[in-house]
Amino acid sequence: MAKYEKIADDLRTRIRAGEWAPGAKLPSETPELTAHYKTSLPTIRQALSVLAAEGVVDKVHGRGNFVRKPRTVVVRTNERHQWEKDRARQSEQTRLQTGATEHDTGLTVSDLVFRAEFRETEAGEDLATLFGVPVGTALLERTYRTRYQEEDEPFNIARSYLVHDVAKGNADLLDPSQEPWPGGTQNQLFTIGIELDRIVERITARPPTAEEAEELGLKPGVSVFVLRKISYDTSGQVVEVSDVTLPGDRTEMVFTTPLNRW
Amino acid sequence: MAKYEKIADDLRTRIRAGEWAPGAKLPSETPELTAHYKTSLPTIRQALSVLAAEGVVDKVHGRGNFVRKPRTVVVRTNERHQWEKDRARQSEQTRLQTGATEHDTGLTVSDLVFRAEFRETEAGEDLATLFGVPVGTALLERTYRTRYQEEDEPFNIARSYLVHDVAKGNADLLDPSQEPWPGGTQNQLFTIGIELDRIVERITARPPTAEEAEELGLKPGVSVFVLRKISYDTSGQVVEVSDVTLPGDRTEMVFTTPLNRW
DNA sequence: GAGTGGTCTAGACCACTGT
DNA sequence: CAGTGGTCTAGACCACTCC
Repeated sequence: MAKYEKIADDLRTRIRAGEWAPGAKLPSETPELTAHYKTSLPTIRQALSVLAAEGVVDKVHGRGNFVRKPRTVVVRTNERHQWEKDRARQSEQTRLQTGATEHDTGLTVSDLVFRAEFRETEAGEDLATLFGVPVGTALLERTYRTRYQEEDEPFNIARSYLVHDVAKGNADLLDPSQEPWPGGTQNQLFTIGIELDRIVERITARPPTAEEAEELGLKPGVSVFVLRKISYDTSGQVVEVSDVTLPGDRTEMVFTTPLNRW
Repeated sequence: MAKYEKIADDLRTRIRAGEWAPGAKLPSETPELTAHYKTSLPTIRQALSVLAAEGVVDKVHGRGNFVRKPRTVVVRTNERHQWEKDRARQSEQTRLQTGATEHDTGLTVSDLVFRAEFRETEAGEDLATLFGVPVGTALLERTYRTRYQEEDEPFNIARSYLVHDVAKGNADLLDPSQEPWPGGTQNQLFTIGIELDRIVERITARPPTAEEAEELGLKPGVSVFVLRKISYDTSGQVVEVSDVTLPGDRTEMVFTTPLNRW
């Protein structure tokens, strides 16, 4: 076993044993750790980079290395979909009160900041197949970023696609200044006569790309969930496709599967 | 921007542009890349380590650096639960044919190898609360590893917990040599008079711990799904808790949420 | 044995943070 | 300004893969 691995193992063990509390500063790379482990600086740094990649340690330039604190997580359930459907036909007053994200997180609307960007695009192979339309069909692409009021970086990025010809059934749907829309996508679809039958979510997990790390403000040692949500109407037609990126260190997803009785 | 970041960006762009196909070998660190970017070896290696952490590049000792190929993924659906419930009361002959993993993956039983380890343990705070039993209650802990016949490392590790007093209602349930059990856990519960009402899965994503990377044979730049599956019987009681670790680069999870009609 | 990546050293200099 | 981490160099030697 390499020296840097031994050092990483030793530090990991000591951290787990509670020698340093979460948030506490580790000894400095130079001169403390190099002296303690009787080795050169690059070797110490290599050991620490292993722990940073595991999410055990936060490296902070100019301040030191710290034991990473667990992040407060945002729970995202699949019950939000039925909940949103039930609200879709309610009065605007009711719909205004809470959105699906607030429903999941228990936060109030004022804690969160949304930003929406709309543009028209053409269906590629992938989306054309899903929607069952020819490649090149006009789509409405809507990008949403949600963040906490007191933070700089969004904690989720969602890109939603609708067939443009369908969406234009209600001119307000093409207008980003109408966002955030009270009642969410299911109410929007309701205004153009669409009822959802089911929602399918496909989830993968991987390290963020350079762009995602940048945009979500992710440190090394954080994974992302990549979620594709596909909404089907009551005729089995795909009516909305949404790609959502969520930081793994602050998201917990909960799926409840009810079973038929014997 | 640091020199190694520029090099990483440049290589990432060239890889995305298809300059090297998936699986192709990149130029050697020395002397090719050091000469091309007119820099020292450690700087080149730092750039490559960034790409390895993103999962873009595979570093292979003694052979070279390669463009990482997408892994063939194993799909895991939540429909497996209803499927397994429907089978739980079928004849052994029927149950023998296929298990839930084969149902999801489309593989046959003979492609997969299972290993089961059983032991008795005591409920900690966490599990005691879930099961609604006192801390220290005897639990049956069952660890399962599933792997492809032709591979060395398992692609999933599952640790299942049952209350020992409940499980001993059928002595066969305490015997690891009965595994793999035709019809899975839901049939096992059926033999002791338990019917499931719903299954709740809580999912997080993060980089693997050192132990997980070791046990699942994960390369740097792979995330894991950590899934806690909680099974409730028809009286609302928790009857099984299962913690599953799945490699993010070869697992896709699919959850279908049916919605009630208006 | 040739080619290639992995580890490690010793030290210089830069950049960021807080007093 | 002192303390601390970030980048980079030049080179030595080891370990793995494949012919």
